[in-house]
Amino acid sequence: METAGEQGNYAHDVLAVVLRITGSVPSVLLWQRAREPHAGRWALPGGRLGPDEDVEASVRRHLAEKVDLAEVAHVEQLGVFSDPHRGPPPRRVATAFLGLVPSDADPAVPDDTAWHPVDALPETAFDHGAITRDGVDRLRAKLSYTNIGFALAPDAFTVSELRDLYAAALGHRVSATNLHRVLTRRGVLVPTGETAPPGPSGGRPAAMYRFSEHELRVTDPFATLRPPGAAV
Amino acid sequence: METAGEQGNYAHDVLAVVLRITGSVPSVLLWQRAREPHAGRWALPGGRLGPDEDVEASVRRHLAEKVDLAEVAHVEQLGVFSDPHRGPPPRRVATAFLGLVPSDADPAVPDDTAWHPVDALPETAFDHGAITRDGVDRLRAKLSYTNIGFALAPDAFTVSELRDLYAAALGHRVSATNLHRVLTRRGVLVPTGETAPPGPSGGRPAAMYRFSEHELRVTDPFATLRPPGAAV
DNA sequence: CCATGTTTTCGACCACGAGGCGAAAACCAC
DNA sequence: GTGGTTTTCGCCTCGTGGTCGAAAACATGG
Repeated sequence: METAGEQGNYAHDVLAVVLRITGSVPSVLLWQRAREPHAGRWALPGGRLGPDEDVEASVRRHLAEKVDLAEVAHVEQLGVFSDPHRGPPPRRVATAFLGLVPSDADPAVPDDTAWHPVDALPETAFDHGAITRDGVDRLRAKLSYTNIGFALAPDAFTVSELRDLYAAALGHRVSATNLHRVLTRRGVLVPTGETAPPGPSGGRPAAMYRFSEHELRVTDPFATLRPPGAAV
Repeated sequence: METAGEQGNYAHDVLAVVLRITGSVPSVLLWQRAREPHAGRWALPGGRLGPDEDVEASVRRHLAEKVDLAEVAHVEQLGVFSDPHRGPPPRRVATAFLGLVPSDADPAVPDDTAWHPVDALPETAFDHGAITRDGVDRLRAKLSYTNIGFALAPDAFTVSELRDLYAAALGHRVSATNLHRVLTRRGVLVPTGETAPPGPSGGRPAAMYRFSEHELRVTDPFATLRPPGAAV
């Protein structure tokens, strides 16, 4: 009853919600299907899980066919989508990932592939629209209590630029004062010493910053109910 | 290249890390394998994903073979485990879930199944030890910023009893004063009006409480970087 | 019945993180 | 220099949570 290639085996796909913010607009990377099913609709990058890779390696491999992997600054698992009717037969199970590309990167993409603002998605294939919304929600939540902004921002940036990135991703205005204070107090933001020249209308030159780490880190004190005597 | 039953299809399993706290000790539900591979080792409940169910329905179905599903107060997805060498061939991909059973429930279990303290796991099958640790970590994290305690506690309880549950799950002492204030201020704890009789050595009778909701809810203000003018 | 011990509950205090606001700093253009 | 612009920083307030100790409400023993 455990022989391969029999009832109870399913194709396993990996999918990536790759997000990027340009000009205060968050966009997702989609490609347009040429063949049925759902020809003409837009789908998330991804593909079949291979025999010698885990799902994360697989999603990176498939992603490399659409964008330069070096431009994807962060990848994390979103979850499994397994509704038996999420697509036409034969049944497919998919593991979805979230990928983030810094705003200054502009990777070349194939002809069938393009960035689409997440607030104005085209007609999407299968359940890829819902998966995209899950990815956006995940990003929004993690901006608050992790340093995940490193994956959206250029290597060096001003507080105002970072404020615009956060505001676009969160969907509401963000105070530069507060953002600067919160992130520096957490130690995730460090000044480079450089300053950016002011715009054409003048203004004080902005100090440049960079993220102290480029690995995801959770802000500890988001955990309330700490052990006694914990030095916060 | 998309024909069924071919290279690229894998058996998909669902697994459940079912946790329960009794006598200040968190335990996980495991069953002892009778057959190879890994005969004699202890495994998480679960089984094959069926053709007409999604992974959550599947894990509930398989769980029903080990415990009374009515006793499982909460189920959520943990993630996908897909290392090609996580078990002997043929390859299997698994979606893991976290399940929680209230401390006053004592569901009947089959002969091959038993609760094991998570701090003293027996020899586990495949990667089930690591998955169990992931489940425990998830519970610990969510205790802080959600009302997930509803799934660990009896329907009505005193603050001291709840304190002991939290302390056991978190692995450190918890102040009853603080726990009471935090949870009531969040509105997740409401008094029933009843009081529990004091113990044999006397003491003020404790007020009984219950969780206001039995659905998972995230505590809003754990999200820092709020929108401007947000009434917290 | 009163003194003592035990457990729960509640208020007071403090520290800290974060939002709001306005002043000061540092630039441009005229 | 003067006015306009943008950034930065200090100060204030508020809410949350940790700590502590007193008060409440019971039991037991003399």
